[in-house]
Amino acid sequence: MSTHSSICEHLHDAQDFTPQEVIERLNAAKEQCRLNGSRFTALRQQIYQLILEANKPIGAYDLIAQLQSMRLSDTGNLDETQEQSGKKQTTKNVAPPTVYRSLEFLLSEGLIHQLTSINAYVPCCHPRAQHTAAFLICGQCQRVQECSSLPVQEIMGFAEQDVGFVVERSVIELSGRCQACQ
Amino acid sequence: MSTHSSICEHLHDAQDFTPQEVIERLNAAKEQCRLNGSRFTALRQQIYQLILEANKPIGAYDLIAQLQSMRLSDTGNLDETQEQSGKKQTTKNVAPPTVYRSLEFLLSEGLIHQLTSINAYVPCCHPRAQHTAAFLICGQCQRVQECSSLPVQEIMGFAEQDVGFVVERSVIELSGRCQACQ
DNA sequence: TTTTATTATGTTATACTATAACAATAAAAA
DNA sequence: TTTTTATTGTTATAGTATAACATAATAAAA
Repeated sequence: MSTHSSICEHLHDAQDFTPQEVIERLNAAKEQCRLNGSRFTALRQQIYQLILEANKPIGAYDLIAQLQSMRLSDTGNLDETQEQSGKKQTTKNVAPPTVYRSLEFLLSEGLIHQLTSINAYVPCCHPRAQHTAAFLICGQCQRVQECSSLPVQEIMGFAEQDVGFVVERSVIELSGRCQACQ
Repeated sequence: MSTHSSICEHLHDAQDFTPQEVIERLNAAKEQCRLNGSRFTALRQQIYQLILEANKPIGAYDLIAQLQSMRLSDTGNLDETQEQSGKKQTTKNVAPPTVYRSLEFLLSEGLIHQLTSINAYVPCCHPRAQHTAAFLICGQCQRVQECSSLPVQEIMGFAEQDVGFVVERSVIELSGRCQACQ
């Protein structure tokens, strides 16, 4: 057996938020931003909500598509071009920078994590603190577990103490099959 | 102090091979491929050599550019178009799949590692065994250290034993400043 | 050896991910 | 209000990677 049984409290699913929990997260994020003087704009909130509700890692271009369709269905506010040509286009397209900038903001606030190895994003399990974490990514059910405890600290400690390497950014992502999927 | 002092023997620079060492690596690779029945073709050897000689992580499109110029200077075998137009083009361009397929081969042979977080490739320090490893990537001097010892095993052990997660692929990359660059 | 099958490479096109640069807008500060 | 700052929109493009099919080279079988 392993010596890490006690740290399972630091292991969390990065999805399956209930509607109620989503609301709580959004409110907590709003409050956090208010406290540190940053602006939790409508766009940022929308994107954070999409990530919370995705229940799996979601990519930037998926977010773009979803935002797009939200804006379409929102008002039915289509321009002349559409009426004339019949094409499903509005005057307001969502371009990549729009989403990437909000992602950057959410990352800087510690509200989400980036999964570099699969180019996708998940909510942070402990938005209160900005921490390094490891991620277990199941290729079957798409679920992600976030682990911010011992094993990660050990690797960081090894780098900093044994090698004298100052870590600025860490990417620790293990892909495979979760217990439920075996 | 840390408890990992003894594992510095498992920490290696992923670069600074002397010309002699490059030759040795190439020969070892050739022998390894011969033994397991795979083909160490001229293209694969060229690409492996470029990675060995790069002395820093090298990207796929850098490899393409270098291969391109190698083929240009090789024979001076330019086609009519160039003579007529004066453009520096040959009939043989190096397209991405050419390089990506060889990279895939070298990865499968365990001869190189992919650094997912920076989209680049480095030689493997211990080509004899296919292993998971962590990488310390210095943003200043571009040097990469490969670590295949305790801390990595602990994280893997945690995933597999405590969480029941079967790891198929691992990305463990720490970016920052190496000791020499502080 | 010649034929056949397999593997590797060439080639074209395109998908996917991300950012630069500048314009317009909205919010906060003076 | 005016000025300043921060955010978002917009266009264009850079950077990374793969699909699909054609050709060539090597290995295996006849």
